[in-house]
Amino acid sequence: MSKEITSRSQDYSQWYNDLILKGGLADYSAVRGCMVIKPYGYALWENMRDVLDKMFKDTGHVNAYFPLFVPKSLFEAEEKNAEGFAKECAVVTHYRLKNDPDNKGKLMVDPEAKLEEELVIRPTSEAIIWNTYKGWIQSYRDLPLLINQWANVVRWEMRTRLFLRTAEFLWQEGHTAHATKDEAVAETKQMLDVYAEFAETYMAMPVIKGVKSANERFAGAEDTYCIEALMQDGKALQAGTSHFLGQNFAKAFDVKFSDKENKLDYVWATSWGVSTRLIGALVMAHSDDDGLIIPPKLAPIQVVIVPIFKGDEQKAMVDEKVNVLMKELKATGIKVKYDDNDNARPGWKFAEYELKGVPVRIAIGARDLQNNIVEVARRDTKEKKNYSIDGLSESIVGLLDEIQQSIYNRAKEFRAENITKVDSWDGFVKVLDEKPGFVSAHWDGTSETEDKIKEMTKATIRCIPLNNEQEEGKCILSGNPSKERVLFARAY
RNA sequence: CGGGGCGUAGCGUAGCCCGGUUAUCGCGCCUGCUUUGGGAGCAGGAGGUCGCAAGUUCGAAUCUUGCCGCCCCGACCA
Repeated sequence: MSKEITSRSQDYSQWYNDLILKGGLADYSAVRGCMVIKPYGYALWENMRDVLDKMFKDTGHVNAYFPLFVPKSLFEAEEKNAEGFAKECAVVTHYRLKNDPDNKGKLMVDPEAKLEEELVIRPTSEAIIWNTYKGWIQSYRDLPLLINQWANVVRWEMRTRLFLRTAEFLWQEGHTAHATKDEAVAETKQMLDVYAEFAETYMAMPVIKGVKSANERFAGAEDTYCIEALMQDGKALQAGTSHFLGQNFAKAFDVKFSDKENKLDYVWATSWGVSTRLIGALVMAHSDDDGLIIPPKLAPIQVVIVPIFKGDEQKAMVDEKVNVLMKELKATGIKVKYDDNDNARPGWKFAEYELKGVPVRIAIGARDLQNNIVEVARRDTKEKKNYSIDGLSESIVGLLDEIQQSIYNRAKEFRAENITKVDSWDGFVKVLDEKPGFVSAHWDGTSETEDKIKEMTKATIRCIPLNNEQEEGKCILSGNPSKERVLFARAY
């Protein structure tokens, strides 16, 4: 957290973009608003995906895949959902190009190849999935239906930001169908817990579980649950959502089932998702001015070994020892890379792996071999220590755990320092302007008040925390009675 | 779509206000030697539609007009 907190968000944008570009996670692309995820960034995503996928399967879910295209008539079936996403849909209208007779060597859209019905490129898949579920669900014996898909979606946002908001992004979306409301609500909350555990245990990023106000609710949902994280510039970031959809989609797509008493009823639904936005969250939660800091549990490279040598003879000696160490480290499951690339000098490599956020760096040279030690540098604190070569792998396993814990604690302390209770309008405005983070305040529960607050301060209600302490109070804006505090913040 | 900034070699830039030889500098790249414990040194070398188009001018990177693109801020949003 060496980056000084500043109200000038432009500095932060620059900082953030540099971290991603120099860290080798992603690149700008030829398509406006889209990005290229580079191999290192994709490896990070794969690690996240693998962990999440296992968590989904452990909770009884299976993967499937549904089409990218949604016929417009299906898309518009659930009105609120359609309305909510209409402004940001990419639409396919034609299926063929042809040579442009007036412009040699150029192609044009063939007007004869106009689709009878436009295809919406999914901004989310509820429509196509529920249209499919209709054919899969007849009886209570078909329930619950617990399906997840890993996919790309397109939301044609006006302004984009690497990882945090791109026109196309990768995500997973779970879509479940249940016989009872209680079961669906339980599923919604269960998946929220899965996300929270992933964020805290793997991303080392503390999150607040809560429920969204009506204004911030997913279009078409009865309730939207979320995990909210705090970034180092003091802005909040929604890191994952889990929606209780009620019977809205079942009704829109006519998905009914017979229960044990042979009564016909609409099924109850949930949907939940996290995206490559999590990578943006990771970057903004932990990095410093020297580059990324990737938590060991998700790092594509957990340990990098840099050899230091003069001449082939020394190189051979170092190689020999490193080969042994590599075997030991790999045997404990550590993802280790030996960078003996001759083209880059050690100092270059040190800086490079710091930019990439590799948690632990080991430097080993002839001098160390004589003393039976290596130099171990940890990325999070930049602390360097000599470790004995004997039992090195055990030491490193311990160190990786310590780093994981340490960056989590650091982020948690930062958050604790930046949740401020406020009981007056003046105080609210002052804290928002002068102090980063969440503001905990009373709210009268109305959308009107929330809208006014947003208009005046740009702050929104991030969530109403689950298991919130009940406390009598007065709304900071309207003065009307309130039973609990909610969390406000400016957000990404 | 509004406001601001920018576009000169692979990257980052100077020059532009006040037009004038062969377009500046750094990084990177190539060759050679020396180096290697925190982004190496020396020597030599290659690399340019100055975003695009039109205009003004004897002459345009520089002035004028139009267009395109990118970044940042706002509206939108995960």
